[in-house]
Amino acid sequence: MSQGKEKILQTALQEFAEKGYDGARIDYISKMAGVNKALIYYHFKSKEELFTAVINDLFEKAVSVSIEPTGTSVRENLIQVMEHFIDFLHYNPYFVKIMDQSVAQDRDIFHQLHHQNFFFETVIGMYQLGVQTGECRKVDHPEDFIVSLLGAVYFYFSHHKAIRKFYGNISEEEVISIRKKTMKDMISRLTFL
Amino acid sequence: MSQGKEKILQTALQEFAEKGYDGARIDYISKMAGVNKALIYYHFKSKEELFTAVINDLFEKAVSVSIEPTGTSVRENLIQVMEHFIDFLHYNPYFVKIMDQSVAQDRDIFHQLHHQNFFFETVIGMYQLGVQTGECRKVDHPEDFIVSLLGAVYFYFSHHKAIRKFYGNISEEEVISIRKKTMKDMISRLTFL
DNA sequence: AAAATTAGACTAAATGGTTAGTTTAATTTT
DNA sequence: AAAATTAAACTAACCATTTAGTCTAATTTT
Repeated sequence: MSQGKEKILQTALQEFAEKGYDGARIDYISKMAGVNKALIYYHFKSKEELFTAVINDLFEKAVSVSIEPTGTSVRENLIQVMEHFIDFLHYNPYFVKIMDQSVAQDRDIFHQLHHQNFFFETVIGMYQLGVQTGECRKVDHPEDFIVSLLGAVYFYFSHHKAIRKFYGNISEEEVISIRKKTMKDMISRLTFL
Repeated sequence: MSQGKEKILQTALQEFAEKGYDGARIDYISKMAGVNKALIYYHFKSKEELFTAVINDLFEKAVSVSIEPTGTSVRENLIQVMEHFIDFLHYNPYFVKIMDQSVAQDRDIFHQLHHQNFFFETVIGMYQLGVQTGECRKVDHPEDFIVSLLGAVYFYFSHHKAIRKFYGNISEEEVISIRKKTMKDMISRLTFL
């Protein structure tokens, strides 16, 4: 990939994440990327196509953060997945922002949905396995249980600006560590028989 | 309030919720509201002011859903608050959408933040009271615990479109009832000593 | 090896549609 | 009478997209 194209994608990710599709400006992207506006249209045939390219690029990287837990029990695996999820959201703020923008505006990002579904289904399946083996407490609606847990993780990141103040003046790393501990604790308590 | 103004606010809420600030079109609002565009500028001096008015209007209604729990224990009160929160989000989909749009785009809605903070602080305080009276389990970071619970509630609504499929072909009322049960269960298990 | 050609990366400037916001004068509602 | 509302034309700015061309390094032809 040419240097210009790479820079464009990188800058466009930022712009789309911060301003949303409608708020994003091609002019601004070209200026920030230090390339001519026409170069964007040389590489991508429209704003929409640029957006799609940005998303695909982003999810390609996201997929590489695989969910192959290595624990010796379902409970441990669930905890591991949540911790990975927390780390991923922590290190990829643009991911969260793009997701928020897309969700808010019903933009269907086929790729996103595909991977998203896979992720949800995997985690739900993981828990159901634990119930089958008798390791985890049986719940009436595993899907609702997992949605709740994932929501508990996600919310902090998506509403970061509004929520952060409640944690006081500590470093972000400390908050992340607290978040992990809380989630671990919750999962333990909620899955034991 | 004049009938036209009311209709404008109502229609603008929909438009802003669905399209976001940048995506929303004044022409479209006037057309949908069945009023002349000039009337919008007669009542509001700019798009920005219209948006602010919409938000204020929305939060005024939101506040009226007070959080004055009537249970006989902190645990019961927490459960009640969460159930009210679930109902509120269920019956006010535009609220969720506007919040999502605003969060995604760092639009500072002073009023929103004010009420939001109050809500968070109230619930956190509620739990801390339970710890003090020895009724609830002591946790290292009550704020993180409450954020997790609120996130668990909120997520379903904000990501409704992506998540709903995992619940199968049941009515929305049934899902809401399942959600309430799951949250009640979670709160019970997590707060007991 | 020199000359001709190509292909890809890139640019400056124009085009044209869209959209927030205005204006004015008239009409209707309270 | 005052407040609310309409109609329709207008403008100024913004912004996605196009056009027509340059530059450069590699490849092919002579």
